[in-house]
Amino acid sequence: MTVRRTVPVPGGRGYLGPVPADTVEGLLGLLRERGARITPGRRAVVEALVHAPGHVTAEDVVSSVQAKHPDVHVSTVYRTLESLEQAGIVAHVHMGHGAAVWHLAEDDRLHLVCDDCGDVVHIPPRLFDDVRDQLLADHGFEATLDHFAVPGRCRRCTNSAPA
Amino acid sequence: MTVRRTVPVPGGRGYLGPVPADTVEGLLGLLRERGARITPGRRAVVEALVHAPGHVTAEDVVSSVQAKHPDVHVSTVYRTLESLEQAGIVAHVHMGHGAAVWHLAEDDRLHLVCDDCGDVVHIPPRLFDDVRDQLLADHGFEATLDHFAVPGRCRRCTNSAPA
DNA sequence: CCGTAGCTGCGAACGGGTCGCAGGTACGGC
DNA sequence: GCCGTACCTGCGACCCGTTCGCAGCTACGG
Repeated sequence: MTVRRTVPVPGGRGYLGPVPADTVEGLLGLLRERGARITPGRRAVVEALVHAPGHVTAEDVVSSVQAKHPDVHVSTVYRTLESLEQAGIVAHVHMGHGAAVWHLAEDDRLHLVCDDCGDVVHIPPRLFDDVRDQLLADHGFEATLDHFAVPGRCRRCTNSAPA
Repeated sequence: MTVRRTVPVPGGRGYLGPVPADTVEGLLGLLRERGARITPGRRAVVEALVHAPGHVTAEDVVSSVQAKHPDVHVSTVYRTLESLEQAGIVAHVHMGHGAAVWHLAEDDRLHLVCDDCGDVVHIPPRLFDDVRDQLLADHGFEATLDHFAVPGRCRRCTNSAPA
């Protein structure tokens, strides 16, 4: 029986271990440390994410993976993303009514999405620190404010067609 | 007929006319003012929402409507909710990965949803006013902060199983 | 009381994701 | 090295919440 090494990942989301955490091998190392097996499919998914231009949907990952490994199945990609998320390596954000987007966990920022033009603006998460503190103080609630994008109207759309 | 307490929302998002905006007839009046027709199905949907205990999913509305009007179809309920939303009478909030929940537009508050126990805490929207102002000032972005619930961990769950 | 635009029921289809299963394979143990 | 097995995979069916196209019905201004 394999002894499953339940090595706790130190830190949390932003953990940068001794291995470079932004290379395919580094990230796979983190996964391996958690007792997971490294398969060609998983490697391909991690490669796709590392080389992706920012956020990608699961479908983007699928097609990017299948470009080189046509027999990696959709469900494998979903399952791999889930494992990677549990390991704190990637995270997903809901941008609105459509599909979620995935990004490397270290890539920590909030998203403003324009309802009109769909444009995405990145902002530093610390803009919401006061609110988070207040929610904690007033309601004992540990808020996760980066899991949903903030919808609204960007400057350009507001100017071009004032409400 | 249950009469909900009217909190007059001056300058708020929803247009509140001279008609009492919290009764079935009042709300239907608002809809009629926008050129829409009042049908038994629509009346039933509005009734369901007025009598609903807070937020309800579209499915809740469907079954509550069908209890009295069994031949009102799901798609009619969805279409009615859409019309009501366009008229500023109701609004929907995404609580997480599941179905959206609907509420009367005047019923304006933010939602904290515990990832562990699913509990919902209501907070006044003005808690986010500073952030909204800052987003507008710094990025020209008019944020809509009440369209997604804020996920996180409630006090009870944090205490009973500290991270 | 009539004409018609706007609603409706219906059922099929959608997008995004999940699941159960049987077979394949990475990797610790020896 | 090779073996055993727990973990991972391909596959396809399925799920949920929601949307759509269509033909027929009906609210309501005239």
